[in-house]
Amino acid sequence: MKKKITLKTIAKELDVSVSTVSKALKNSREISLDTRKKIQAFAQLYNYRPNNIAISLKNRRTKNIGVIIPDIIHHFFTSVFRGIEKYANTKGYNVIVCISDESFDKEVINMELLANGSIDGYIMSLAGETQKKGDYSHLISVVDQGIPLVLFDRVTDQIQCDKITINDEEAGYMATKKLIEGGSKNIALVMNENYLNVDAQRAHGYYRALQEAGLKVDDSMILRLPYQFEDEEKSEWFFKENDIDGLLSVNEVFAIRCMKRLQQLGKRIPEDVAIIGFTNGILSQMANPPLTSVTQYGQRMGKTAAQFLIERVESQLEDTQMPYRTEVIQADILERETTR
Amino acid sequence: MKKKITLKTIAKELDVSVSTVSKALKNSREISLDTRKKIQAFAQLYNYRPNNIAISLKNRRTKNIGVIIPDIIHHFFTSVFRGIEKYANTKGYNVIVCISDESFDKEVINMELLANGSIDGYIMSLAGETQKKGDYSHLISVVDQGIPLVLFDRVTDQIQCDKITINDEEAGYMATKKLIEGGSKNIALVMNENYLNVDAQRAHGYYRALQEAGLKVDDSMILRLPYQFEDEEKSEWFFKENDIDGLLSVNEVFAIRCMKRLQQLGKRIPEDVAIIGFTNGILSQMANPPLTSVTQYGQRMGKTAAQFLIERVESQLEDTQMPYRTEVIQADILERETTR
DNA sequence: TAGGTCTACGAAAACGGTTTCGTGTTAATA
DNA sequence: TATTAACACGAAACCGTTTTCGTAGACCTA
Repeated sequence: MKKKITLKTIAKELDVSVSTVSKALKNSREISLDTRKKIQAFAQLYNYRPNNIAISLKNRRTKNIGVIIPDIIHHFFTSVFRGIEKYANTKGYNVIVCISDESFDKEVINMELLANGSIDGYIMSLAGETQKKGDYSHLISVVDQGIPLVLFDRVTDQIQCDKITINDEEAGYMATKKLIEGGSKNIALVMNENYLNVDAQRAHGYYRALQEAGLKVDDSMILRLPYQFEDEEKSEWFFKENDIDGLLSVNEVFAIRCMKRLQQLGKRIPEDVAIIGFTNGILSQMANPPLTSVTQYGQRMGKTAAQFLIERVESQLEDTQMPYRTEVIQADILERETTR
Repeated sequence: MKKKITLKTIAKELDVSVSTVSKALKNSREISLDTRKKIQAFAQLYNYRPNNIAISLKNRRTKNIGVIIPDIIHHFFTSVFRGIEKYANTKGYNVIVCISDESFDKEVINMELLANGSIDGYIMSLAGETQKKGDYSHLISVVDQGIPLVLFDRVTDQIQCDKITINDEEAGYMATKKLIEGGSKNIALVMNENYLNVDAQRAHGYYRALQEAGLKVDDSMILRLPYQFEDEEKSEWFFKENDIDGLLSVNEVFAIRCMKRLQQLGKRIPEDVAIIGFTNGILSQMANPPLTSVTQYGQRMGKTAAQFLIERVESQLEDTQMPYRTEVIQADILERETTR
């Protein structure tokens, strides 16, 4: 087992000072070419790698990004994550991931875990519980300390920071309109039973489209489900009770689950019931029939988030002031086989 | 914007030395109760948090785990990751994730990125290219440096380290046997076109079951696909050419894609073709019909991997020698509706 | 009263780098 | 020949902790 080699080792071995070694390895002209060559050769030979932690301590930056997301089962979050990771890596940053599990407490704990200098900034999407509770003190505290924060998807205007969202209201509107244009009149909306700002936005769009088409807006047409969809009875009851011919879901998991249930009840998709779900993930692609869906461009979202964060981190070094930005990524509807 | 508060700040403010502050905050009996109380109160008031980086430097350990996985679209990897993350967090460790994208070069770069002291150890599943190439020098180098490494799923016996696998050969055997018992005689095997040790193992099991049942083993019954399944023609041709009544796939994505293709060709599942896939993920659950699959217990795998790694990391501190362990997690077959 | 033992704290080294500043030697200039 | 500039390097401070060791003063004991 090889011991780790440090500047000190090299210095001792080559009988020069640590500062000389450091400068030589940075190819500083302050050191004679001879000495530089010698030191560089030695370092190469012994495969010297500067200790990142020491550099982090010195520079007071880690080149680590903290990502906190509610879950990793929804394709949307994994694709955003992928976008972040890809971009960050090209910039020499690493990504530390924590999963809040939709829980307020875990979100707080995870932020704490990362707060002590382990990361240069956060990229987050709020936990459901946090949005429900409306308690953002942990975020405020972070922003107060001057730690950069980028919020995506599940954002809040209680916090001043960079944000990336999609045009949820409009997407909800467009999707609903598409269902209406396909001839649907009784359109159900499936959303999370716990409050999420994105769901609320999408619901707005849904309402607007219905009203515009002169269709009745009825709260009984809304099915609210728990994150994991464990509540089988609720949906069973809902679909028996309501005679729907269209369905809009705020995510693809709900959409597919509902589609299966409808199929079990003998409904044909899309002839009897047309369906659109948010998130164009593998589930939507692989579904039978393939699901028409609102593509959220998760990877692009992640990339933009990472870009915003890194720009802000690096702007801090130069002490330049940057205004907070909000980018809205336009969602599209990708038509497949569950709409008419 | 609040400035970060350090031991030095507190020391200056309270007119004591840094060492006194440090000890007082650890509630050392070396410091008088009065002083302790005073310092603790002050720290509390200003919300002092020790700088993790400094502690890492001092302790020469970061409490970070590096995870390198080939992709994040297969449910198997995300579930292993989730297992790692969950367990690691309970032990106060953070997880840094890199994705190798099945590429040798990216795997090497990612390892380098993490090697410089950012992490205490690695948990990895090898990239396809790495297994194909058979070049493990980057891993050997890491092990040589004494950095703990745990390999899961895609392992190799070229490297001496802790390993977690499933009983791939046996699982392949059992799955094939189940298909045979269901009456299938012409059973296709779908695997990655690039060499993967897990695929090879599963194929062994498949052969063994066929031979045992006296069925002919024919290489033309094997469909080899690229990771992303972009090669639509190949599978189309395969299913037109071969009249199969059973199919075993090394992952759920291939399984579902093949099922869709077979359905398009008018085959009924499972009446005409019975299907079993590896990985019991959401895709399998949501498929239509739901896929019978080999459950790999990804979360448990991740948890065990994290446990092995953390145990080894912490054993290093006490200089105790630990033998390398290999844990084989028994895979089960979960019967759903694609088998008879 | 000299010597010993606590108590309560501080100085300093250490972790592994970077960077500023100072200095001895040599060479160039007045 | 005296002055100065350039060169090549080293000492030391610093990032924020932890930890070992040293010690001043109070108190106790023979």
